[in-house]
Parts: sequence; C-alpha cells; structure tokens
Amino acid sequence: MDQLANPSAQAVSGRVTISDVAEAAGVAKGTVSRALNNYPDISDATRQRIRRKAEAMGYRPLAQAQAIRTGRSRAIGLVLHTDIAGAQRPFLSDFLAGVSKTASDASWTLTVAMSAGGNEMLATMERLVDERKADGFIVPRTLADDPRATLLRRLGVPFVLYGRLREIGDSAWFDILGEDAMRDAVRRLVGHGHRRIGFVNGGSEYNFSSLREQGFRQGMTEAGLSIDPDLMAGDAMTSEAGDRATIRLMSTERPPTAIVFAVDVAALGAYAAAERLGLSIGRDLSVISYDGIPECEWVRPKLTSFRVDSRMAGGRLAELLIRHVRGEDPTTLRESARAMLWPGGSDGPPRRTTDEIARHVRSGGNQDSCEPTGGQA
Amino acid sequence: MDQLANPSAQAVSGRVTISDVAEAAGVAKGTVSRALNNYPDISDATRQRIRRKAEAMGYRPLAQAQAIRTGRSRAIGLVLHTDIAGAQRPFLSDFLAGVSKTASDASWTLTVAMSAGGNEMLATMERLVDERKADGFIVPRTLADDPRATLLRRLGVPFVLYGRLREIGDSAWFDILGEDAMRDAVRRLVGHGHRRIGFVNGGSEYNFSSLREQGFRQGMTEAGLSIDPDLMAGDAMTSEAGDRATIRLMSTERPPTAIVFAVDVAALGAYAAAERLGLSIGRDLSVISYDGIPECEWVRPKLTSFRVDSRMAGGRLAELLIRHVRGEDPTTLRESARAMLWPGGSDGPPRRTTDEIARHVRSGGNQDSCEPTGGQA
DNA sequence: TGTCTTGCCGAAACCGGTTTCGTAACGAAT
DNA sequence: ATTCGTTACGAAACCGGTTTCGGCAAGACA
Repeated sequence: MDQLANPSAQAVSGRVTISDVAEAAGVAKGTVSRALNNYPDISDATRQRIRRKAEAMGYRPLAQAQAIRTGRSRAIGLVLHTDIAGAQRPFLSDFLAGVSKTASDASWTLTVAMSAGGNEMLATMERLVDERKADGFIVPRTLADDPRATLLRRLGVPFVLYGRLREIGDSAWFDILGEDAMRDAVRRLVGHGHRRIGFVNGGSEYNFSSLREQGFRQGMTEAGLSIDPDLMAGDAMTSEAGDRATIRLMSTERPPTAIVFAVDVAALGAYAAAERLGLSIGRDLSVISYDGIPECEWVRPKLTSFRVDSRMAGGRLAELLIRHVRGEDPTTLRESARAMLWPGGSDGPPRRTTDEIARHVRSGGNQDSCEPTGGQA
Repeated sequence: MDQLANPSAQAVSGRVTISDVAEAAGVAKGTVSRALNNYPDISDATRQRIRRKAEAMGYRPLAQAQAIRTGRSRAIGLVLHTDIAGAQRPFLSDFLAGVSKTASDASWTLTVAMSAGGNEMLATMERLVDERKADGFIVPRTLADDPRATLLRRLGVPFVLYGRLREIGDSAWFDILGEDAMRDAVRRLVGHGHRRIGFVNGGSEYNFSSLREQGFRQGMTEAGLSIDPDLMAGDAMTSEAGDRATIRLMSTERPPTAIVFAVDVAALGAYAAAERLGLSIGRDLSVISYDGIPECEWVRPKLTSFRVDSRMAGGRLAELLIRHVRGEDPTTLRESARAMLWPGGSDGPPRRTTDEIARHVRSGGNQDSCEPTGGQA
C-alpha cells in the first residue's frame, strides 16, 4: 500500500529525517537507525524493507546529527603549510581533486585548514578534532620524524601519511616510490653514457630525501660507479638553493656531466646556474629531476622529470583514511605507486668531457653561451 | 569561591559542554546558551558572569550540535573545478591560505569540494548545503552569467562572488580591478613608444574578460590610438591558444610591436610562438600580461605581469561571506583591490618597426633567432 | 508442558546544543 | 492593597540522529 513514498514529503520539510522514514515504514526510529547501520539485531526482512523505503524517500542521514552522538561526521581533515615556498603549490589542485572526488563518492567531505607549521599546525589539528570537523587526517609531506603523527597517535585520531616515517610503527601510509625514480634516473643517464653524476637532494627533514638518496646510491652502485662526496648536495628545496648547489658541483675539480635532482624546483635553479656558467642544459649538463611540476614544460629545454600523479595519490589517501576511520587495521592500509618518467630535453648524451667542462667553468664560462640551447620545437 | 574552574574537568569529559558551564555558574543550560548568544532577556550581570565562567573553563560550543537546531555550522563552502586546464592551479595555494586563515580566526572552517563543473557542480553545492557542511559559498571564477549564483539565490544560501556578474543584482562580491591593470599595461607600452598594440583576451564566458577588454580599450583611447580589429583576439585560456593568437596577430599585414594578454598562461604561449617566428620577446615583441603566476619568473625574459594577491583575495572573500551569513546586507559587502605591476624583461621600447617585423615574419622568420634573447640576469 | 534462550523490535534516554513557554519577582500604575 | 506589565530566568521541548534497556514471542531444551 505504501509502494512509493510521497515525493512531496521532501519538499515540504526540506529534508527527509529518520522519523519520516520510521513512520513510513511503520517502525520506531531507533529501528531505522539500527537497520541502516547494520546492527545484528534487526532481521534481514525488516532491514531490506527499511533500506528500500529510505532509498525511495531519498533519506540521507545528517552527518552533523550523527556526529554529536558518535563523534564522527564523515569529514577528512587536511592541514597544509602556508609557508613552504611554493613547495606544494603545483600539486595542490590535482591533489585536492583526488581527495575530494574520492571523499564525495563516499559521502564524505573535506575540511581544509592552513597554518604556519610547528605548534600552530598541531593546535589547528587539535581544534579540528575537538570541534569534530575532522574524523581523521591526511598528513602530507611527511617528515622523517613527524610531530603530527606523534600528536595524532596520542589523541587516538586516525591518520594516513603521504610518505613514510623513519619509524613506521603501525601507521597507515601511501607513498610514491621516489627511490625507484632516482635509481631509474641514474640508469637512464648511464645509458646516455654519463659516468660522473651528481645528486642534489631535498630537505633533510623530509623522509623522502633519505629514500631518494638511497635510490640514487643504488643506481650508482648497480652501474659500478663510485659516489664522489663532492658531487653530493642536499637541502635544496628552492630554485635558489638548486642554483647554488649546481654552481658548487660544477666548480669542483672534476664537475659532473649530469645531475640528478630530488626536487623539480631545485632543478629549475640549475637552469639559472647553467646560464651564468655558459653551459647548455641537455648538452653540456644533463639534468633529471622529480615531481613533474608544470614549470617543466615552460623551461627550455623542457625538464626531464619523474611525474607524480598527485590526483591519484589524493584519491588513494582519502580511501585509506576512510577505511581507517571505519575501523580497518592501519597496518593493512599501506600502498605505494611509481612515478612516471616524463622526458624533456634536459638530458641526453654528454657532449663535453668532465675536463672540458671544468676548463670552461674555470675560464669564467659564458663566452659561447649563444649556441642554441638545445630542446626541440 | 569558584574563581577558577577545575582544569581537570576538561580532561575528564574530553570537552567542556554547555551543561558543565551551566552547572558551574549555577544556572540552567538554556540560560547559558541565551547569554552567550546575546539574547536580550538575560541581565547584563548574569551575562558577564556566564561569559567569564565559560571563558575560564575553555568552553567552545560544538558547531555540529548547534547546526542541527540552527542549520548553521560555521563552515565556508568552496567548490572548485577539476578540469579547467591549470587555470586556477597557481593561485590555489595562496587563495586557500587566505580563506582558511581568516576563517579559522573567526572559528569557522573551510569545506572544499571539487567537481567537473556544470550540473555536477551545482549538485555538489546543493549537497553541501543539504548536509549542512557549508553555510555559504565563495564562488570563484565568476562567469558573466553564472548558474551557481542563480542556484544559490534560489536556495537562499549566502554567497560571495570572486568577480562580478554581468547583472550584479544584490550579490556580494570581491574583485581585482583587471580593467585598471589592462589600461595601465597600455599606458606603460605607450610610454615605451609602442603605437601598434594587440590584445589577447581570455574566455568570453568569464565576465572578467569583457572588463579587461574595456580597460584595454580605455587605455588605447586615452593614448589617442585606434583599435585595429585585426589585433584583437579572445578565448585564450591556455598557452596553446595564446600561441595561436600570437601567430595570427603577428601574421597580419601590419603586426603589433606589443601585445597585452588578459591571462598569463596565454602569454606564455607567446614565447613559443615568438621562438618559431624568430622574434625576440622583449625586443621585437613586447608582452604584458596579468595574473602573476609563478611561471612568469621561469621564462626568459621574465614575463611582465600584473600580479594578483590571491591570499588577500581569499581572506577578504572569507570575511565578506562570514558577515553575509551573519546577516549583513550583501549590497554593502562589496570590495575591490588592484593588481600590482611586476616588471620582467618581456616589455620595453620597440626595437623594430611594424614593417620590419612584418617582413621578418613573412620571410619565414628564424634566421637570426640566435641574438641574445634579452632579459637581465 | 514448563522454562530458558534467543531473535527482534519498541520505548526511552541520550548527545550538546537552541528555543519556546511559563512563571516568580519586582516596580509601577490604579 | 490589587492589578498589571516587565524583566530575568528555569523547565522542558526540540533538533536528528544513536544507543541502551527491556520485553514479547518463538524456538530449544529438559
């Protein structure tokens, strides 16, 4: 007799409540709640009936109301740094797209906050938890020893790391295997014929830096190349730092013919450095980097880089977090993916020997900087 | 006798509730609520006493609980496009920083969603309202005739536009005066000595495009220059489109010596076009653009652009929205700001006449592309 | 056949707030 | 001294859910 719910019911009250469903189904509202939440003490027949009825009426529980009892509001928390100089900027849009798409498909929402790092960030997270605006967090840019993880563990709040801690513990995480990319970068350069290869790492506070260095070392070892400490630099998270590091490496007794960068923005600094040194990127100096920021496409020659699919990463992180909040064992919520090589014109066979480059640099460079700066159309 | 609240109370229950405050103050919880929400039927003495007590106990009302009665949860909604090719990417981080900083200072939070535009986006917004995850919206990238505004008006949900509608109505908005920037760009070029100046506009669906064109036209008129329809292009929202538009303008009978772009990404396309045509940006062809994306700094010569302070914009928008939700008249919630000139090396005095350029282009360009491509260190 | 489980559901308390309603106390007006 | 109107607050209903508690009926067991 009550095959179809009155569709106007929704229009009248503005929204279908659990009481509406209960009345329509002829049961108590507590029963509806338990039926929909899969309590074991509801018979399958009743559960199905209520479920169908709720569906037909377009009932969707109000997360807010659930939250005041359950403490959970189906919201993913994401707290970003305001300050890191452009570090996360390029990926942010894609990353958010991935997170929010997955979230909204699961009827979750995304609460975003920004803060200036340090204790302020921890306070922000605590406030979000306290106000029940976030059931759990995605923790981007994992540090080797991350205070955010420490805090969230203490609070008993679920979280998923984007990256891996030095001490993993029982945390859930998703990460891109930057170490594999660095190794493959070396392989590719060796394949071009390079023998002297430098490495410019990112900030040592990030755990990814040590992983990427490991990857670089593995690649060198595999190729039977020794690692010259003079050709190793670190803490380059800006183009200025990348510039300085490049200058340093190229000013050594026996400069490299190729440099692997752990971070794109640092690699961009190599372009400025090369310009001043009168070296041509892609010919005199090969560069391979990591991240795949859009600027790779703008510089000439285009920067060869391992591209990270930030959107996919965001999506995976969101799913892992939701499952964590729902109670799955975090140690089973771990995934990784690989970065994809995006070839530009910034790497290729060495056109000058180490000695030629060294001489050129020592002579002040720049005399023949007008030779075409490589790169295709 | 009860000077200081027992700080452990908070630790015990995990959170101070309104009942805790009521008990401590010796009043009914309804009284606390009314006192804190400035109901007129509470005496000043009582109000002060309760306020101080609440303060001392660190009471903060749970937005969720308030929401189920009031319908408002102190959350700003922001729905972004997933697809617009990188169009919003560079600003997003700063913009979010501005929004969330202002929001959190007012104890508000930010709910972010992304969707593929069109009806899906409208549905997303409606869902957020329905689930009380957003009390109002910031509407970025306002279209000339924006369906989001139509929807939100119909739903009676407050919103603030980032940009201006063609038909403003009674909407609240914040905007950067792109028209002033375009006018100033023309002035600057005229000051350099340019007489033939082209204009490449953004997408006609955006209202800012017609505003910026107005600004360009005003600048030209002011300088006593006529506007050649052959030197006007539009709908360039990508570097490819900017590339094509540049080629078209430079292939006319009497090509321009300078082009004003309404959008940075389009202006970046001019670099590729100039490369193929054998023209040197900043010498053969001056370019001024608008937005101030980070890529301006990476290209050579650096792109002269009017920089938008996205962080400030986000902050202002958040504040206007909060005030709107709190009941202020939206027609009083309107602000504008100016973009700031960020000079690069992409514009300067014309080094070649229109005719020389025309000859060069017709001859296939490219023979003397090796001349230093301008730009300082 | 009587009792003990067990399955299934209604009733009611509860979460942390807001809002309505009713009334005690007080001063002013009659 | 009544009556009346305010003022200021307590009590309780309410928002839309969840969860506890208890009881009825049917099946299991003795």
